Amino acid sequence: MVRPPYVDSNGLKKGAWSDDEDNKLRAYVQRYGHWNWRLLPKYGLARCGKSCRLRWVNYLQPGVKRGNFSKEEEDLVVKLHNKLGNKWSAIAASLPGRTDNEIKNFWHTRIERRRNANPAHKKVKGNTAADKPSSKAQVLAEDKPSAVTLSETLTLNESASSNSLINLQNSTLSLDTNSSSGSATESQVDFWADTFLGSTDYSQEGCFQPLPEEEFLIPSELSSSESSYPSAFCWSADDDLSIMSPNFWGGSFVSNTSNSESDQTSYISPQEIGGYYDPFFEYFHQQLP
DNA sequence: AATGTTTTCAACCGCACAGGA
DNA sequence: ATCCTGTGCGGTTGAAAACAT
Repeated sequence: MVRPPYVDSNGLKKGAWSDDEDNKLRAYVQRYGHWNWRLLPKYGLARCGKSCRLRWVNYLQPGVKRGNFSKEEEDLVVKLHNKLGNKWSAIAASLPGRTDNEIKNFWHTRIERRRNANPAHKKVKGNTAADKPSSKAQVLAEDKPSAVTLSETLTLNESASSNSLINLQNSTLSLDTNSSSGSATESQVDFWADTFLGSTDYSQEGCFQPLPEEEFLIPSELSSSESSYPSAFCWSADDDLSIMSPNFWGGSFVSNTSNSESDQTSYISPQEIGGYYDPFFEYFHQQLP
């Protein structure tokens, strides 16, 4: 159900992603984090940064849920949409594992369709969040979601509404942890903030398995300034320890990085790789099929 | 079985915003 | 203050899958 792959006028590939591209993207993100999508083309992945980000966020990211929405999730989407309007990313923040794109699709293909099919729940023009102005300028001008009664939307699913699992409190929504069908801890997880750190659970089926940490060791001969390693990078034992830290590769390069070749204390970062030897880059290519 | 129609959802596009130069 | 670049968001598209005739 996706566009067939093609190459645009800039030589960037578009359309459906291949397994090889997915592997490259996974490897890149796990190696360097996701702080600069535009560097991907340097890694043999001829995709624009936006495309890479979208693919990662909506599909490859560990923990992304796929499949049908549960009753609880559906109710939560409805409630949040009533409250927030088409703020899909904000809605997604309250549904662990669901992406804004998926929720948006879910809303348009299921909820709206069901409403339209059932005259009893037909929208009153201008009275639902879905009828809100689409442009951000208009949204800002009005600055509040239009109201819709709870009963109007919840009667979409009588059983769900009578056994509501949703708590609304100060804009923070969560699934009722006493629910027999809901997950007790799921709602407590800050999915989007917890995604790329060392604590990420990669054990789920289908998730990319990180390579063993020992594979990431800088070869000792490259730690010497006499080696072919660029003299700008004078690796120390501390550097090796830092780079082996569980959070390093999964985290960002906000600190301890520099664009400056003369910065003797800089770690390797994707910014600095162009034209230089990058053992990780070499390893990365060796591992790919 | 063949054909037409509808549904689904991954991916694209344009815009707005933030931050740095 | 202005421009540039990168990122994130929401709306839309379009082809495959599912369903109906």
